[in-house]
Amino acid sequence: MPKKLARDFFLRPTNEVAKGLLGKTLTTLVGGQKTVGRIVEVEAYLGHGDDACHASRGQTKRNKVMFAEGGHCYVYLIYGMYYCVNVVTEASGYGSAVLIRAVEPIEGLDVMKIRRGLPPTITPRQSFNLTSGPGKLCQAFAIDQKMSGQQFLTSKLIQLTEGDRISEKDILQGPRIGISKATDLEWRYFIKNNNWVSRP
DNA sequence: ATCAAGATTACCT
DNA sequence: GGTAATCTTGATA
Repeated sequence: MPKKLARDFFLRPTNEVAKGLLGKTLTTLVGGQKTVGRIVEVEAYLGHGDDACHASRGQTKRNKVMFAEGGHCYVYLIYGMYYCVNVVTEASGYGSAVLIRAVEPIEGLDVMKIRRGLPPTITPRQSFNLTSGPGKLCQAFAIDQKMSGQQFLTSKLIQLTEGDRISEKDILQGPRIGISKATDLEWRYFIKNNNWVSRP
């Protein structure tokens, strides 16, 4: 059994947690179906001094969970149709989190295909399309609002466990995707040459 | 009460 | 490369 990430892992500077999450294992258990993946792309969002962060202009009903202690799960709906999943970081009150942008599917690919509306016949190469984006992976892993506010340390539905050690030289960095503010900050981290990264 | 924007994706040319 | 789909949220009146 893989070991769960400890509380202290999350109570660190957000960019450190973001890099640290690369290679770690994400698991969901929904409707008796288990899905497992390896995190290959993330973005850091800071509660202060980061205009692209949901929490940068203070606490609201939506972003409330971002102000909880590190280790909580923050899920929100974007464009009225896709969910995005975040890992809250640092001590209570920071309003910071890491967006999980892509994972490499490990277990439960048949369920993922059904949830994503892809035929069971797709090649391993085409399985790129299962989880290569924040909205896609939430669909494949059945992540939605019911998981928002849960703690990764205690949740039955969604868990973060140890995974592969990623060497510093295999981590690339660049500007975050899909935002219009604070585009100069290079807080997107991803694993070099990985097929499931949403964009190179 | 109204309104514009949004941490996206799929499908079109 | 462009754009429609789809709806909640947060800001403004």
